[in-house]
Amino acid sequence: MGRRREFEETEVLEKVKEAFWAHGYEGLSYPVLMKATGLHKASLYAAFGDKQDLYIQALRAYNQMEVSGAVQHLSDESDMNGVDRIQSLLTRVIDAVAINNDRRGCFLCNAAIEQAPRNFATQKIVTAGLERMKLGFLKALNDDPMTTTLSPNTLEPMSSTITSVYFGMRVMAKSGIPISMMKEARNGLIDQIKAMSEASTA
Amino acid sequence: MGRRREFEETEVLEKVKEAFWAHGYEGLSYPVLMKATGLHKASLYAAFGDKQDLYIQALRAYNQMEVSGAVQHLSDESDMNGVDRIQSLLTRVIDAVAINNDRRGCFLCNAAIEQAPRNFATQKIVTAGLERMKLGFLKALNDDPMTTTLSPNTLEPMSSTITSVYFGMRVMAKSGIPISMMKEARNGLIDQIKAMSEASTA
DNA sequence: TATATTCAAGACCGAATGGTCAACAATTTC
DNA sequence: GAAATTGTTGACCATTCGGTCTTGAATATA
Repeated sequence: MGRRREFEETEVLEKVKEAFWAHGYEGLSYPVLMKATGLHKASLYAAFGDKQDLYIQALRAYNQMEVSGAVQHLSDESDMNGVDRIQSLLTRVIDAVAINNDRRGCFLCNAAIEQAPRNFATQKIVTAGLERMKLGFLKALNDDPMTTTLSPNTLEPMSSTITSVYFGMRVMAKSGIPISMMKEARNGLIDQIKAMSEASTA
Repeated sequence: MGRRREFEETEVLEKVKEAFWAHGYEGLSYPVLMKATGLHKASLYAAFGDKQDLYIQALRAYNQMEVSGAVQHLSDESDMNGVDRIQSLLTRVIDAVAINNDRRGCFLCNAAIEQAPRNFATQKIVTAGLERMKLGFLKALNDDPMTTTLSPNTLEPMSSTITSVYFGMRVMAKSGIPISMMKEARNGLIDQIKAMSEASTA
């Protein structure tokens, strides 16, 4: 039945994801995209559709890889307590900048600002990702012996606040702010969570 | 000495600011920009330089208008206590979406993601704006009788955390997330601040 | 091996991009 | 009022954009 593809869709999509993540939607042109994937744009078009389609699929790949990874980290009870998992996730974000000088930030967050307001499919993926992150934080809080005693009326807003801090730190990462401020944001949040649980036990 | 300008620089820059704020850097083309300002692009070029220069000046205008406004709100001791000022600032952000359906977010935040990584002048303005916001929050905390008793070692990280929540909420605003999550993020933060001060007095 | 079918990619497309320029209009100064 | 100087703007520029198409290579099936 004719010639076979010389590439694997998932592998290429991975590279596309990296490219959009680093350059944004409008910032990524086909010449760059072709170099990143090693494919001709006509091949990309045949396999994935137009640039918008490609972006959506890349964002979905990010959602499945990175966001799921973060949520999984927050849910993994084997090593750390819930709050410690939250802390270590934020530390990951800081280290991405501090150690690897990775200022790509969060693809979801970038998409929220660049594309969500003018593309409904993007908006849906982004809001779903945000929601998943929040549920991840909530799960971590529910798991931790320190915070599990707090009422749902407390934990629910708390998980939203943590989500907000998380995305705020992702913005900071791109802004070029000193690392110290990101560390402060993390430490302040953790202290506040601890204060909340102490206040309830008192 | 020849003909005079038919426009006021500051007025035009105001309109340019609105346009970049709403459309982003790459998303704003000269045709749109000309319509928004009522000026020909050659006139814009003569008065402000190229598109990059124009963007920088628009961002500076935002910094002077909006960011200063927010900082001033945080510093104004006449009506509310510091923490209440923080709360009302966050409420403003929520209302911009909830009431006016304003999903432009924060120009500073948009610039952080769109332009800061690839334009040093932008990066400087953005980081300076973030820093100013943080100092505004810190001032509000220092003013409030409830939180002023906390040590600087507590208030410093706390103000960074608040800044992070603030920018996180700005991302949420653009993402199209339900308003309820933004309100939760605000309420959770305020509760946490209160818990911190209660914990210290105990 | 012949044929059908799919893939790959250079060449090409119209449209839009940011930026420039030349001609004209408006006002100042002398 | 004349001359000099500046602002305005339609026309123009090369470049790049996303997207398409045609040609030839590759490989399946028969």
